[in-house]
Amino acid sequence: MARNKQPEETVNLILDVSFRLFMEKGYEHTSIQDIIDHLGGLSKGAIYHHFKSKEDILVAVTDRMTAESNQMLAEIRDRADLDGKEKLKRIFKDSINRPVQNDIFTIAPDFHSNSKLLFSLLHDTIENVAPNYILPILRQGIADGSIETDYPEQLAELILLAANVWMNPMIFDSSEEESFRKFMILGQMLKGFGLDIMDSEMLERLTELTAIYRKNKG
Amino acid sequence: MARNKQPEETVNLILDVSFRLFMEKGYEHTSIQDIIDHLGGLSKGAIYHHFKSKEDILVAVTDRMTAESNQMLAEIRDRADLDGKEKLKRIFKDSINRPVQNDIFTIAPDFHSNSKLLFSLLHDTIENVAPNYILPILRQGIADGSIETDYPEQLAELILLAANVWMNPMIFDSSEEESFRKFMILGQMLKGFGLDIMDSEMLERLTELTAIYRKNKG
DNA sequence: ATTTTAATACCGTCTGCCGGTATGTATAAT
DNA sequence: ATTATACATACCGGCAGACGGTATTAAAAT
Repeated sequence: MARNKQPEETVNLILDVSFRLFMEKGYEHTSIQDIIDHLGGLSKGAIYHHFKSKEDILVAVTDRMTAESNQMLAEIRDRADLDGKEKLKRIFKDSINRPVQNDIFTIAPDFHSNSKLLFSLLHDTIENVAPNYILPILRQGIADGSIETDYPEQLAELILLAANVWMNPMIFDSSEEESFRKFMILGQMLKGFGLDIMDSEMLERLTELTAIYRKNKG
Repeated sequence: MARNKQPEETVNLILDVSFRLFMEKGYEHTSIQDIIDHLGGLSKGAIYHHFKSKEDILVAVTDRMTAESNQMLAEIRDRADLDGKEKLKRIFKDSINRPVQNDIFTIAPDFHSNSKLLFSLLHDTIENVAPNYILPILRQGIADGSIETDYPEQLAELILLAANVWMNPMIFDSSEEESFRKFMILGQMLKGFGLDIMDSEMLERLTELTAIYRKNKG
């Protein structure tokens, strides 16, 4: 294939194709050759020019996946017009309403054959999202009196684990009914920490999402 | 190697060796040849006679890992002398005190290079342990009045996720201090669900375990 | 008790694929 | 014109698994 004046386009093409294949077949079951075959003429040399290993592609793919979400988190975190508790509530609402969620759900990725991708996301949640986005908000909440806890670092982790991992229908299958119940338990848990931030609007959107995902899977 | 009259011994040998190697080097970085080299004369044919794939060995290994733990859970679940809340407390205590824990920690398995094993355990926790062991206890607790919740299935999952996964230093690195704080948050969460079952004895043992694990990790 | 039959335990080689590398070549940038 | 970059191509060692074969045991038949 002819050399591209904007090599970024080639990088993006590789990432697009890889993302799709990783989602459809799982990282481990996607070979470099598979990726090449969907690249429209590009060769192995192109891939290994832009990425140093297959794992490196995975990292880039997950980074791109989380980038948009992190952007949203940063914006809310840095707002000056909300107290800690309100920010948390906003985050829950926005996470659920992000349109990209629909796109991902449409692909209906199979995390069960994708342990590496899952683990990579899990790790990012604990090592990056919790300390850099949720923790500052909890700290603010402690300072402004809207949140009360002695161990905000750990609370941040636990909340994310429950909300982002446990409630994620891509990771753990859930019927609408089960999603609803998880939501109730999560709400109860948050209330136990003084965080009364769930409302019925969120619940509605959540069950809707679960339905979409299940339809696409079926 | 000579044919074994008790083929079970051969199977166990393969599982012993595989378990050790999976823990030391990770599943993905352990080759069939590695396993053969530690089998003391047995060959590739032997392995593929008893197991249909490398993944099949992994499943058998994890089954054996969880079998002992499940045995303990079943015994406590079926006791007639404890109410629901007391059973839960017993489970926490015993999980932490199981001597096998020390052994596993001594090997210091690296789950970071072992996403497949981790995911397999995660799945087992939600699909097997939660519904078959914790749920019946919660139900009993609801019946005898020692536990109160409308959604015991989901509560079982959430408790296990927090206690077995999040608190597991093999999965998420924790300093002694962090372990302590996780323990406090977990205790607070359980209290929020009316489950006041943590005590200082458990905390001591937990920090001890974390120290052992960290020492072995170097 | 001996032979026959069949099932099982195990051996060792071979194959195709896979991730990764080395090297070559054409084109864009300077 | 020179250099740096974007690719292409040929190749490598290692890998999981398949497979044909052999030796041992157990069961059935004689």
